[in-house]
Amino acid sequence: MSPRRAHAVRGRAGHDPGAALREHLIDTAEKLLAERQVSSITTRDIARTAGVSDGVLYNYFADKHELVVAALVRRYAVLMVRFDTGLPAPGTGTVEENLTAYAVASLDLVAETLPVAAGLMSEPALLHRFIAAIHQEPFGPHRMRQPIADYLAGEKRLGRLGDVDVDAALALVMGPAIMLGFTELMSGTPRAELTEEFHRIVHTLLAGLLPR
Amino acid sequence: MSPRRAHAVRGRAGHDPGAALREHLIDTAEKLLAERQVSSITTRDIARTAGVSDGVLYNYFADKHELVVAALVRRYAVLMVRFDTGLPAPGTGTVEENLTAYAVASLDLVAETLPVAAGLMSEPALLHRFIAAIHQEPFGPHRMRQPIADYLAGEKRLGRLGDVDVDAALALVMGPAIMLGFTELMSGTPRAELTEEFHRIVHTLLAGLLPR
Amino acid sequence: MSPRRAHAVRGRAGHDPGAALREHLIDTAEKLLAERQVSSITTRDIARTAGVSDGVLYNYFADKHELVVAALVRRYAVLMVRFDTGLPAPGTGTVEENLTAYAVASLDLVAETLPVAAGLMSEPALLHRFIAAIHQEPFGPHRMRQPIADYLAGEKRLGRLGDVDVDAALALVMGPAIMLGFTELMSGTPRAELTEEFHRIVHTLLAGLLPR
Amino acid sequence: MSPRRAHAVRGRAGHDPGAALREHLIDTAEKLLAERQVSSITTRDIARTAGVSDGVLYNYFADKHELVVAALVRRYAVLMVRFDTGLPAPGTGTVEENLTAYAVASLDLVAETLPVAAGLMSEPALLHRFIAAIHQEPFGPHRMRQPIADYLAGEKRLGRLGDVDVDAALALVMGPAIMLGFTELMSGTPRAELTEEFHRIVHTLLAGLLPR
DNA sequence: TATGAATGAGTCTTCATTCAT
DNA sequence: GATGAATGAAGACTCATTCAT
Repeated sequence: MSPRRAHAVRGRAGHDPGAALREHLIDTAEKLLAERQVSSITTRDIARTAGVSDGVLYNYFADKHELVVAALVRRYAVLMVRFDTGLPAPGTGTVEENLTAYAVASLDLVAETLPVAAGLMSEPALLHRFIAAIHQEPFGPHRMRQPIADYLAGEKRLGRLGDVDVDAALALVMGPAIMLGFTELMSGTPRAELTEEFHRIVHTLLAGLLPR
Repeated sequence: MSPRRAHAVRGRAGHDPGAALREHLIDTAEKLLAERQVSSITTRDIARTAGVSDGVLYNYFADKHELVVAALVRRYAVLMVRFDTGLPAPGTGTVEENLTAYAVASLDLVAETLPVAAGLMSEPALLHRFIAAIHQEPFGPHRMRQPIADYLAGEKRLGRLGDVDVDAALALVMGPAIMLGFTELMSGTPRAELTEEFHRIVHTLLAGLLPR
Repeated sequence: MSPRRAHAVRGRAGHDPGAALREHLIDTAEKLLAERQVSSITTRDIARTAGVSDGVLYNYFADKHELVVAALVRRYAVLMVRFDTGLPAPGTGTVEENLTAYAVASLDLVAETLPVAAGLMSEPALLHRFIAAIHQEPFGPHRMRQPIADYLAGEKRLGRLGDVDVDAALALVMGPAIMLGFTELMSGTPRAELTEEFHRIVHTLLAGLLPR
Repeated sequence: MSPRRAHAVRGRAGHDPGAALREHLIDTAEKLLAERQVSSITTRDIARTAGVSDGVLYNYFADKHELVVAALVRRYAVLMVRFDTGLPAPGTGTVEENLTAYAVASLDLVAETLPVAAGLMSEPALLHRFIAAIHQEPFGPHRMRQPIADYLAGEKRLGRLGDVDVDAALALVMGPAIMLGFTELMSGTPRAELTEEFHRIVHTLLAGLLPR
């Protein structure tokens, strides 16, 4: 009655057997994405790694890009959830510690996001499809900004921050994280050292550059 | 009887005729690099644009990567020179205007650098070679940091800035520039709007986030 | 100085060595066209048969279709020249013998043209390109009609034919040839038998169907 | 308990339930054949259009060709029936009008048959199977000739035609129809224009080409 | 040394056919 | 018998690299 299932997903749990391989393919692509550059991943790689035949992917996706974008979106979603998990709320601890935590979380995110984002830029067609896909989902690029913006606004309301421009402050917290993410990526600076640096950056930001 | 010179470099001055073609190839690759993604540039594109034959490049470079890296290095050097040309010296104008100028210059640099850097990241082999090459030359990545660091140290000495951690301050100036450079690239925000934003960012940075 | 030549065309005469392989490829494609259906010919077949590598064809033709069209055009040109070679002139021999000769020549042409034309119809894209190509060359589809039309007009002027509608008469000579060409193709009727049939057809046509 | 029937043929009358699906598949293939080139029709197209699963066809046919040939035969049969419906009988109207009617009917037939025939020629294996199949059925290619031959013989008996060779006359009526069918197909000449041409052709044929 | 044609591995994609359910 | 997902052998085309001239 039902058609056979691919070897690779035999015994895999799931009420919707039809979608099992689809998921398996996305999982596989996502895994490869974590290991190497988008542009270096071939449909054959995905099939081989997934343990299925070359052609199956076209049973679930219109073309290679569609599969890759699905994997990209999933990866992005996972990272987003991880990003704002465990971030401190306004009014707790000290502002300095908290902002450092936000910056470190941003760095983590950037470190994992950047290689993929970079790879994406080399493939305009893929990039456009990804952006379109991500705007449909409930997480656009502001998904990443919102938690920090909310935190900053909260502390401002509580009086633990001055009457600052929240957008500007946000750029001052995330900007350095992106910059150091780049540094880490290109030169291999160890993470611990970077975290240390964030303390000094946040400290400097809070006090401002002007002489007292 | 000296060996034949390629059409494209006939009449080109230079004591070492062989090197003339080498330079010409690098120039050409650099030009193409400014126009499109690294990954989309073929050896044939370079040869055709340079007006030489497909095969010559292998007389001067071990492979395509070596030529591309040479072009990348040159491009990087040019951008670096442009970057610190016309930047304000410590003690002139106002600190706020000056830092905004530094941030805008960083943005310009980032805007031109990022696409190439992104393309580079898609090709790990290329990236590694580029990093190795750039560390040999007199300009490492600190080539970009030095002018800002110098400016900040200068103003500090003059007392127009507080007793700040220069490295941290530097990250707070360049970080947002990199971040907005990304934004511009991915979403196409107009430059004017971004410049305006820098004013608010620098203003916020100077005053600090803490309540007075 | 000159680049190497493909193994397959070594020692082949020709002042323009660059075009040698191009010609060789067209020749090969033409040969294959004579043996089997257009649609069954792959780029690999052509390369293998030509004794060259898979990719060369793209050094001379934009794509597979361009090569196939070139072969088609050449084949068509050859057949056209053969067609009107040795056809009788108005006023010579008898009209009946002459028209039979024209009809037989048409049959020959049709027999060699039809399979290709049929194959072409299955590939609209190819067909359009072929038609476009053939209209540029000095032989459109009327290349085939003109000799017969001229002959008919000539005999009419000489008074050996009545005051007939030349276009209609032309259809009455070529139409049966096409029809019998079809028959031959689909059922394998021997040529000799068909030739015999033409005599009866032409005789009938000259006399007309009406009772005297 | 009888085996399950495909969704698409539920409720379809028929004593042999198994054969119902077989018929349904042939019908579907026939419909697709009327719409596009044989070579462009995939087994999936047929299955989807038929509303059944991809694999069933192999329960009723050895392979795709067998199904297609069955559809081809059926289509051929339908066209044959339509062809000799409404054709004038000997002795009615005028011979000229009648022969024009026969020629126009032939043209219609050719116009619908030719694309399929052409497609068939591109696939020799298919063609051979089709010819074999059609010779088994009560309609060989003479199915198409018979009505015209009968008409001509009838008029001849009535004295409205001379003592002509019926086979030859037949070729002179059908030949031009085939030729113009080709023309229509390849160059898109409007049907009306062609019909007009048939009048002239038949007129010329009746009178003969010789001077009176 | 310069030329540029030749090479051929590798890319994405299609589709007839099989077969576990 | 019916299902439809899985299979895998093609197919057209690209491009870094080689090498006879």
